[in-house]
Amino acid sequence: MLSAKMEDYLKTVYELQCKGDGPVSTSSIAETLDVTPPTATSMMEKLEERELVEREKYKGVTLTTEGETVALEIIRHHRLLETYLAEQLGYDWGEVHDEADRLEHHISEEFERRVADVLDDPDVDPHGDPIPTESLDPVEESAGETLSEHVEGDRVIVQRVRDRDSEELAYLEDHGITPGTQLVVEEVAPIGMVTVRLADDNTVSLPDAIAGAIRVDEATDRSEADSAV
Amino acid sequence: MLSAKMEDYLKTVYELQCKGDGPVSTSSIAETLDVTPPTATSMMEKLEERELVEREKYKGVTLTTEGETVALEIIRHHRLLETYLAEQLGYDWGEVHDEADRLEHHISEEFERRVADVLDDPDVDPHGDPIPTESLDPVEESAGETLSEHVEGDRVIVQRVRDRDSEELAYLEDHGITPGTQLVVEEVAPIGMVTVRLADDNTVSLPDAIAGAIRVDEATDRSEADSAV
DNA sequence: GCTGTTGTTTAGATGCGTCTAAATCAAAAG
DNA sequence: CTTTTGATTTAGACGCATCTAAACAACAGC
Repeated sequence: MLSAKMEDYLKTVYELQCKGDGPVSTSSIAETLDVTPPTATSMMEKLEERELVEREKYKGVTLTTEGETVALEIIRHHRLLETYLAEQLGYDWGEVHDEADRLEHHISEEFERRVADVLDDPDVDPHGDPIPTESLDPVEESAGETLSEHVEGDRVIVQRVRDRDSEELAYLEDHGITPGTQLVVEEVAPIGMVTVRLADDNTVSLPDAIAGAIRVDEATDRSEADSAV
Repeated sequence: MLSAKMEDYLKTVYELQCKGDGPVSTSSIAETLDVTPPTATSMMEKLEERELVEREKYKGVTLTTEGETVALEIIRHHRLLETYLAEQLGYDWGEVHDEADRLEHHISEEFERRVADVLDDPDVDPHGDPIPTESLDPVEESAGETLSEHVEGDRVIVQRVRDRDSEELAYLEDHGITPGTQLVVEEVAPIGMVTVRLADDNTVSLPDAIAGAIRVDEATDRSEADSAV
């Protein structure tokens, strides 16, 4: 049996692996999970013994197929839970993450199945992140470009908001920026800030750190439909 | 912060304390939680340090007020979860216990509140066990007599079924015995078995171990109403 | 091609929850 | 009142997840 901690490490390796390319460094894992590097090293040794990661000393780790499956299982739990909490229990957008982060390790297959049933097998969670299917096929995590890569005048639709901070998410929601929102890039300021205009003509300014967490697709020229909030 | 294990021990002490009277023995705790007696002893020492139990060496432990509050909090979580799983996620009667036993340690106050809201603050869980209120006032756990204390001809209404085994519970549900069911005691056999007759005139025989887990109230003479299943 | 910096791993310690084996207490039986 | 029996506690160990301090590898700069 796998401990909740092991699951956490596997999930983290998966996420870091999706972001960068090549093996995942000890320090990035340690930083993400808020532990010291030696702690991460020793956990990676354990996961290597169980053949959930491959490790090259002083280089980093990569998930094995089996390790990836475990990670996807946890991510499926996480995203299903987030969706359930938001849709069925009235949680706000920003509140779902922490609750899901704890519960994801403790629900049964039965629970997973029933939640997926009630939600009618959703494809994405409230942040717009794709939910792995029951068969746990790899999911492509990095579709689209981030908002901060765009230039003035670009017309885009928010796809995903990859942020965990619940205050920041609450702010975005308050200002009408959620998956599905249509935006026009108004200004890209040289001080590390992007200003966007919404369908209701209000503008919102976002520091690069936030804009970089917002993934968007280019909007089709016509600005009809699909700007639901 | 209290670990999930500590919460489990406190819940167990509470439940054993409700059953018997006087201090709770080390061995009864160990047996309930399926650990060895030394393990239970050492945990009781830790809980004593935290002033959650009072301990008299070689005698046993009693919950302090604070310990009881923690236990009631966990029991509230457990029974709310059981109710939620049954009512909102379509779990069968017998399936809810194990799931709730894991989740009870990992839900937030927020989650508890929202679940209670959705369920409209229920008084009892699917087994008929009372759910502690949000203010965690002690709850009287042992109302009514057990079915096995009754004699032939007694007319009773099932109040609570204090059993954890999911197969046994499924059997009872199949045969129409759930909280609220009205029964007539048909026969009390000297081999440790009780036979009861249901509203639909079917009879069911139950060994004493099961009958002793079924708590009942005497039915009012008229056999109308209240026999809903 | 050495050297110094940066990041990684080893070594050794801690607290938790658990175990087995041995010692000790308490209460029942003689 | 002593002895026996059964439960309880002490002693000592282990695996997990974590830490700090120290040793070590890799690579970039000179």
